[in-house]
Amino acid sequence: MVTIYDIANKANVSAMTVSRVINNTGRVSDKTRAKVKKVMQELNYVPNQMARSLVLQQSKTLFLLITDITNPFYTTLSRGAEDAARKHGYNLLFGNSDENLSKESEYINTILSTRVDGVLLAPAGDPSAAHLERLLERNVPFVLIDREVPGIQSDIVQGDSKEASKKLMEHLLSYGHRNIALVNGSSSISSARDRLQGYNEMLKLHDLSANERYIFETSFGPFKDQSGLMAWLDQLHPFPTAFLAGNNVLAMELLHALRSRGLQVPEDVSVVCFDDFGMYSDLDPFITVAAQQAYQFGYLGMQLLIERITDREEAGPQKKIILPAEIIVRRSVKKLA
Amino acid sequence: MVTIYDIANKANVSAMTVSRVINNTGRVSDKTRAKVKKVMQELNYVPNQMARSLVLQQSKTLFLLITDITNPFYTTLSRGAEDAARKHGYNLLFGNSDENLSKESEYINTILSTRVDGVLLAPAGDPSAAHLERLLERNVPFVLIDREVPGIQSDIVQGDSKEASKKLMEHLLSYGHRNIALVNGSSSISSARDRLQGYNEMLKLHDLSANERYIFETSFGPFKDQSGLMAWLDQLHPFPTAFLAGNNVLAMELLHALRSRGLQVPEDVSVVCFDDFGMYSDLDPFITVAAQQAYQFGYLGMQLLIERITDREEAGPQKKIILPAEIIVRRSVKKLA
DNA sequence: ATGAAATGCGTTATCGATAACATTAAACTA
DNA sequence: TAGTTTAATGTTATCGATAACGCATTTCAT
Repeated sequence: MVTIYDIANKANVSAMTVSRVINNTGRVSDKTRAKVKKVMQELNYVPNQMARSLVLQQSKTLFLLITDITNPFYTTLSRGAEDAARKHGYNLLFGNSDENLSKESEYINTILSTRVDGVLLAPAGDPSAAHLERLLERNVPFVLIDREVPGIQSDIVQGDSKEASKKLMEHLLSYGHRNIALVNGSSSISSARDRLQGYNEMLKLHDLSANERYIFETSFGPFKDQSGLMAWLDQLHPFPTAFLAGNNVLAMELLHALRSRGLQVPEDVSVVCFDDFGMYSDLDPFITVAAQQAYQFGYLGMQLLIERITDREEAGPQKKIILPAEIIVRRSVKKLA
Repeated sequence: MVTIYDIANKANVSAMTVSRVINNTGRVSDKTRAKVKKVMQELNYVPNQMARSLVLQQSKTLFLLITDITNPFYTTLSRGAEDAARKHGYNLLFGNSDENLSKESEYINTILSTRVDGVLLAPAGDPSAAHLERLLERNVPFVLIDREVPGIQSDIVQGDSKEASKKLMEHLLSYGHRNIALVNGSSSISSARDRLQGYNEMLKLHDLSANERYIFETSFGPFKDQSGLMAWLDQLHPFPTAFLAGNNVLAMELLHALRSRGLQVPEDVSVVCFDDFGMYSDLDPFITVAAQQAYQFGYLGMQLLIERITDREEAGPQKKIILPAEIIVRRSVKKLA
C-alpha cells in the first residue's frame, strides 16, 4: 500500500511537505504543491486513517449502539444518525444490544478499545448505568436516546412519552373505552415507566380504577414466542375493549395474538401504540399511533454528540431535547356506543 | 488514557512483556503474568486497537455497504451480517448508498482510508464496477450481495431471482391472471434483470404476448413521490388484473397508488412481490411474496468475506451462493373465474 | 546595504502497540 | 564443572501519519 513516504520520495520532498499538502496546513509553494498532488494522483494515494488517528488521538468514528435495528423506530433513527455523522465527516460503527445487558457490556468493551470519539446509545435499561460509568471514567462522550438512566448525567434526546401516552389514552377514552389494557416494555426502562405513568394518570383523571391485571410488562422486543402474552390474555376478565401497546413491536405481537384468538381489529378490539410503521403505515388495520420523530432522534442525537466532541473544552451544561409525538388517528379504534 | 507503558512501569517490566501477557504469546512466568494482570486491572487498562491495527496491518473492522437499511430486506440482512462479524471478532462500519452511485463512491473512499479488512456490499448497479475496481486495485477483499456486476469476479450471495420470479408468475397464472404487469427496479441491476427475465419467460411459456406498456422500470427505492407510478398506471389499458413488484418497497408504493385510485387488493387487483415484510407480514392485505432469506444473505456473505480475509494466501476460486426464495401464498391474489 | 521578518521546507520525536532480535539467568547435560 | 539449552525478559525498529521546532532563503523596510 502506498504511503506518504512513497509520495515524498517520488516527489523529492519530505513526508512533512506531503502531509502539509494533504491537510492544507502550513506553507507550501504552489510549485511543490502541484508536484506533490500530481504524484499522489499517479500513485493513487489514500491517507491511512489509522495512522492519523493514532497521532491525532481521534478516530473520526462514532458508535451507534441501539437495541434492535429491526425495530422500525431504530431503523429510521439510524438513518438520521448516519446522515448527521456523515455530514460532519464521521464514520459510524454500529451494534444491536437486543435489550441485553451482557451484549451491551461487550459492546462497551469494543467501544473502549476502538477509541471511537463518541457514542450514541439507547441503553438497555437502568442497570446500564454501570456501563455508562465506564464511559464516563474514560471520558468517552456519549448521548442517550429514548431512555434516561437514573444517576447518569448526560445529553439526551427523548420522546415525551408520558404526554403521548396520555394523548393515546385520551383518544381511547373519548371513543368510549373504559377497559383499557397496557402491554409495555420492561419497567427498568425509563420510557416504559413514563408510558405507564401516562396510562395511570389518565385512568385516575377519569375516575377509573387501575386494574393490575390489565398491565402486562414484557420486553420491547425482539420476541421469541407468544406464550406469555397469550397466557396473560387468557386471564383477562372482563376482556378489555382496547389495548395500548408500548411500541410497535409489541403492537404487532399483540395483533398476532388477538388474531389467533379470532378477534378482529377494530371490530372486536381496539389497539393503539407508540411509534409509527414507516412505509407499512397504511396496511390494514391502519393502526392509530403516537408517531415519534425517529429520524430526528438519530439526527439530533448525533448533533449533540458531535457538539460535545467538538467543544470538549467549554463543555456547556447537559442538554435535553424532548421531541413530542404526533398522534395519527387511523382506524384501529372503534367508537363504542 | 492508560497505555501499555503505564502498565509496564507500574509492574516493573517492559512493554513487551505486557504485550505478551495481553496476547498470550511468547513466554512469561506465572509470577510476572499475575503481577501484570493485577496492574492492568487496577489501572483499568484497555488496549488501543488503533495502535494495534497500525502495526498488525489489519483493523479487525469490516464495512457493510447497503442501499437502504430502511428496506426490511436489508434490515434483516444487516442483522445476519452483524452476527457473523461479531462471532469472528470483527467490528462493523456501515453506510447506505441509497442506490446512488456518487454516494457509493464516497463510501468507497472512506473504505479505502479506514483500511477496513473487507467489505460486504450490495452494489448500486452495473456502473459500480468502477468502484469495485478500486477495491481490487488495492487488494481489499469484498463480497457482493444480491447483485452481480458484469466484469467483476468475486464471491457473491445471490437470490435465485429468475426462478422466484417464475414461481410468482406461475402462481398468478394458475389463478387465471393473464394481464400481468411488472413494477421493477433499474435494469442496471442484475437482480432486476433476472426478475424481468423470469417474468418474460413465463409469459412466453403461456403464449402470452409481452406488452411493453405493462412494464414499469423505476428504482428499488427509496421513493420521493408517486407521480411516475401514477402516470404509468393511467396509461394502462386494459388495466392489469395482477401486478408483480420487484421488491417490497415497490409493492408498498404500488399498494398506495392503487388505493388512491380506489382499488382494493385482492378484490379489484392482485399483487405479489419479492421479499417478505418481517413482522408486518400478517397485516392486511397479507401479500403473497417470494420471501428471500435476508438474514442468510448477510450471515453467509459475511462468512465468505471472513474466509477470504483469513485465507488470503490460498485464495480458492470465487464462490457463489444462490439462495432460493420461498413463495408464501397469502391472500393478495384473487382467483379469477 | 543590512538586519528583521516572512517563507518554504526538513528533522526529529511521538502516538501505542508488536515483531524480531538480543541478552541474561536458570536448568540441564555429559 | 564447563558448556549447552531453554526459559524469561528486555531493546530496538517499525507501522504511517502529524506536531514542534529548526534552518536556510527570500523579501522587505529603513
